[in-house]
Amino acid sequence: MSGLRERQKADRHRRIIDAATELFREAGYEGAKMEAIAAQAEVSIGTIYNYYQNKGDILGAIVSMEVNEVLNAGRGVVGSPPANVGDALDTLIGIYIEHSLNYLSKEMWRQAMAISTQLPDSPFGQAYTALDRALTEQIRALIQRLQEIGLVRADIDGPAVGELIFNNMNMMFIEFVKRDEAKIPELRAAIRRQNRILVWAIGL
Amino acid sequence: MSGLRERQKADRHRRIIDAATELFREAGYEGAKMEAIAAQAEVSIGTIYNYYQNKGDILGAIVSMEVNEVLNAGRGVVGSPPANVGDALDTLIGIYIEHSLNYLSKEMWRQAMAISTQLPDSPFGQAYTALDRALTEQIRALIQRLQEIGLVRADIDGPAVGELIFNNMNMMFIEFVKRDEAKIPELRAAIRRQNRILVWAIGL
DNA sequence: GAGAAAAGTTGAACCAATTCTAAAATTGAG
DNA sequence: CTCAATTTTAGAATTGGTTCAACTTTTCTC
Repeated sequence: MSGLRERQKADRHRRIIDAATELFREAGYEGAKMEAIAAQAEVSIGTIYNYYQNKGDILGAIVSMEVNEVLNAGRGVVGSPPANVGDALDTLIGIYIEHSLNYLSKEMWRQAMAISTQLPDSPFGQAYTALDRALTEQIRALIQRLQEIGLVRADIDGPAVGELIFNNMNMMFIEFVKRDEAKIPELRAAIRRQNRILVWAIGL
Repeated sequence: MSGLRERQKADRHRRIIDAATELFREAGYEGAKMEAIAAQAEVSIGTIYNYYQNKGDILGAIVSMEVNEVLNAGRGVVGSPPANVGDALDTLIGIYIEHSLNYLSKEMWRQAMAISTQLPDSPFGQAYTALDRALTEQIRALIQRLQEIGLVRADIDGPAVGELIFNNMNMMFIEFVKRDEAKIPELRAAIRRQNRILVWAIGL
């Protein structure tokens, strides 16, 4: 293993992702022509299609990195959550939202979301659904943790509440990336307001 | 007014929409080539672009009809809602969901949603956002009505709860159209389960 | 280390949406 | 009725993502 070919392969993967990331941010997803990505990555167009099924999958690879980082950051909160329900939720959601524009511009998010609904069975479509599910699971895990600690009533339907919170947050995030002028603090405040009723209902 | 030209214009609009609706359902959005739509509508490609900015806007016109019908149907429920909170919500949401596949196949919904996130500033993108807002308003109106009747506590944040319920339903609907094998009864049951906690929290 | 097989690369050709252009049809004014 | 303005039409040209058949490079075998 790890012969020349392996190394070249890994190197080309990296070059393509790097080139695409830069061009997507500079020129936007549509503005970044495959030809330009190929040129920047010093690779032919055909080669890109050997590594990714289509343009969307390149974006998909970038999105996956971003979301996995977010999931990782979230683990800390689930492990030792703030000592009241509202803050715990707000902290986890805050991590998701604050990290979200690290690598991806709003325009890239829009494209990624669009592709994932347009082609739910493509590699990226499936990966995106899996990432959504992972985020939902993390919120559910937080709620379960809060139940164990005794901050959340044991008799509520934790999984359903977790979905409810994730779905609402996700939809709010979609609206957020659709409007370039929307700001993160307003988004967080709106979600906090929506969650308030739930926090009140499930807290002890 | 209403000269030959006016009538021809209206007629062409209708022919284009009819042709597109049929072909979108038969061949899918991507499968329906502009050439085929033009031929079926007995119109040239150039003419279609004279009436709609792009292929997505044709789909947009169809979606608008569907959602407006749904909004209309919803008015009845808001006007005289069932006599308990859970049923009231379930009835309104049921109307939305049951009507949703009247004209539009799941594939058409996927495309419509994708386009609306991809191009939020296009005519269709803005129209779609407005439709979402109208649906949110209708749910809020229902909650307000229930507050007036005395079925929902007067001291809860009605608008926030309305958004929460709409956003969750919408996200569930998005997941529903992404999976061809997903069934309406399961969707409704899942949403009912998620709403249960809210119904319990806001009811008297 | 030579030759064959396997794996990967290349870019020209293809396809469908969109744009553009010039000709034809329709209308309203005089 | 006739002419100028406006709209519609047809279809050729453009564009950019994707495919594919021929070529290279790497690896394996002896």
